[in-house]
Amino acid sequence: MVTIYDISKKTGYSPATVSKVLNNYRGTSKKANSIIKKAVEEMNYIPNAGARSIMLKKSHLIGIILHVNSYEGLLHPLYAGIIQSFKVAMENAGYDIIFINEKIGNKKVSFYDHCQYRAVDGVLIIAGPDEHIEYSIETVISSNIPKISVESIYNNVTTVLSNNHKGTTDILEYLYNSNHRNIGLVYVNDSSTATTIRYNTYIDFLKKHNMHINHNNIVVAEKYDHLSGELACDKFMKNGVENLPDAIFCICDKLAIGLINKFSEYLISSPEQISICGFDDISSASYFSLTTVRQNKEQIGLSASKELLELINTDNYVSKTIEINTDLVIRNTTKKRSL
Amino acid sequence: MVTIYDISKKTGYSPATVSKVLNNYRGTSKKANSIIKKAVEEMNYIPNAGARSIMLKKSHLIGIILHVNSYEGLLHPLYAGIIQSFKVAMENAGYDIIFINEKIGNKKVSFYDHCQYRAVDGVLIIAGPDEHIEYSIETVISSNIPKISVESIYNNVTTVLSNNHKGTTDILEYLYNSNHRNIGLVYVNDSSTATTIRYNTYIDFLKKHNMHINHNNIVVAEKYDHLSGELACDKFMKNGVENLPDAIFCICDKLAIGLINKFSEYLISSPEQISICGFDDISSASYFSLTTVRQNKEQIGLSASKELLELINTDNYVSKTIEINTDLVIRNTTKKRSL
DNA sequence: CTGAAAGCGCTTACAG
DNA sequence: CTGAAAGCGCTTACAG
Repeated sequence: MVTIYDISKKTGYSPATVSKVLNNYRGTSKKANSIIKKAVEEMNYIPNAGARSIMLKKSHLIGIILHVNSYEGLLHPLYAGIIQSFKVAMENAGYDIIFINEKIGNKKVSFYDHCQYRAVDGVLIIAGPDEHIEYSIETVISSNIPKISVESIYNNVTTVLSNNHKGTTDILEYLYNSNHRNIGLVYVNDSSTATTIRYNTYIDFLKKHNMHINHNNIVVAEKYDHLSGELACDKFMKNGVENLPDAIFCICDKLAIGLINKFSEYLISSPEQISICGFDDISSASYFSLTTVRQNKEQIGLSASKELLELINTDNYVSKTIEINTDLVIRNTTKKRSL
Repeated sequence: MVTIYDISKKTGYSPATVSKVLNNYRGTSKKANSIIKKAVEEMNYIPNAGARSIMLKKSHLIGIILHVNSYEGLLHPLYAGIIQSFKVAMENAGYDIIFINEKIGNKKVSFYDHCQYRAVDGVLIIAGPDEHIEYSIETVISSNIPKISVESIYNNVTTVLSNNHKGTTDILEYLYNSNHRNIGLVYVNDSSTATTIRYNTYIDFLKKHNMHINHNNIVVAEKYDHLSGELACDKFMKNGVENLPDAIFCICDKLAIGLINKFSEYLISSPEQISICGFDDISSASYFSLTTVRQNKEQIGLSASKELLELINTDNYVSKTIEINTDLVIRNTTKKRSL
């Protein structure tokens, strides 16, 4: 390993001067500059991040807490997209991404402790609907580590998430304007911010348009997955084919796709007999030609990175909630009905 | 920040003794042990990874090089799965995952330099078909950093990948046994290991069974995506409906799904008129009921982590190529034909 | 403009 | 069993 001392020895300049040149400080001669830089090049000197981190009290490390026990981690289509764009943006700003977990060596610790251990300059928190209330997350939330949350809202922490209210209103309005008057819902009964807003928006929308809130048409799914969508279908079918709604809004695309697939087994096809739509616009949605609401993953990640950088670099940052606009994506699982 | 000196001051023991207790070295009294551990608990002392890394010449950091310019990074359905299982396994072994990129601060460097900078103990290389030959990757390959590759084969580097030959043979044999005698192919013409093997296996299979190699039925797709699958369909259609093969094997699921979708626009449905199958078993594949070959992502990630740990921890590790078995997944886009 | 010295938080021979 | 001292690779007042 080539160190600053090797450069010092080779050039005859002191480690202090070498350090100054490496960091482009002023107060070094042109001669020293060129000699040292040449030696750095020749010997392929690379600084040691650990040593630098100790002195500078700055690691150039950004932690990601991906706390989604019940889910597929990086396979989560939304979170993966958010992380990807967040990662690229932070790397462009000169930071490296490290995953924060609950271990140091083989000792179980809190997320906060792990952040301390790695001396991260900031952290992105992605916690699932059930995990976001956990103690280990709380240790980070209540700490003074610069932090941004995505999807889940915490006090005094900037959160970036989709504008769920507008997104839901948009698609319900589209259904309404396509002359659907009996709109069902498939949702998951958890405490997640997104789902709660979407659910409330649905209820409010029906009330606002004087539509009957038919609890047979509001189905609770177990999870945010394909299978739960299929099971939701069975629940609708129990009410009898003649009592099916003319449209069903699903809280996420996977539920919608499961629902459509299962309905087709009953020879009920979408959009002919029933309009079905989702939320998210995962990649499969386009293959299915699913009408849905696109969450702008790239935008969310980008915004989160922007806020985190600002939080790190400014003194009087005020936390806020940032809602990213969604896009209504009309495809072929919904259609206009005659009144 | 609580340091070892704070513990020293509080307990009256020297930093050296504190360090020994923290690291569970023998040669410390029971009394010192309990007093120091109590203080550590009370003051919530957390070691500093950077400082430790300098002394120990061990960072407990594993780098991931995800070099897939042309692709979606973490949104890649295969790579995301591999990374996820690799990550979990490495974390269980006490390592943290950091992404390696080509920047230090705002200076462009090679992947190797970045590995040096972060002093990673090992690295996982995931390079796309075109990127795997790049200089920046080469700097890592030819270095003495412990490294494992996934999917792409390099000299003297352990590579973990699916048994593409067997996987391809399995599905072609299944098609053959289902009485298909005119089997087409959609592939991508790049230098990737996986694609090359699948292509060669296809050609060999046809020869072995004395099937005519009809170049009209071998279609080159632009990319590994849905759109390219749709375009491939158009190429088949140019030969005339009467000249369509009775089955088409696609080199990946996305191509297969695009193909099926486009065929259905021509009112040619799968499996009725034509059997279509893919490779990978991405999550959408099950929604589509696509017949395919499952790549065991979890297994690949797990195996890669096991090898990397062994490489790090043993002196005479010999690099090898590890092929992970695939599973034939028969669903409903293929069917048995009468001869 | 340059460098000796002290220090960041840690570990490791070594002496006692 | 314990601790003073040196050292890891780096940076930062400070003196000249």
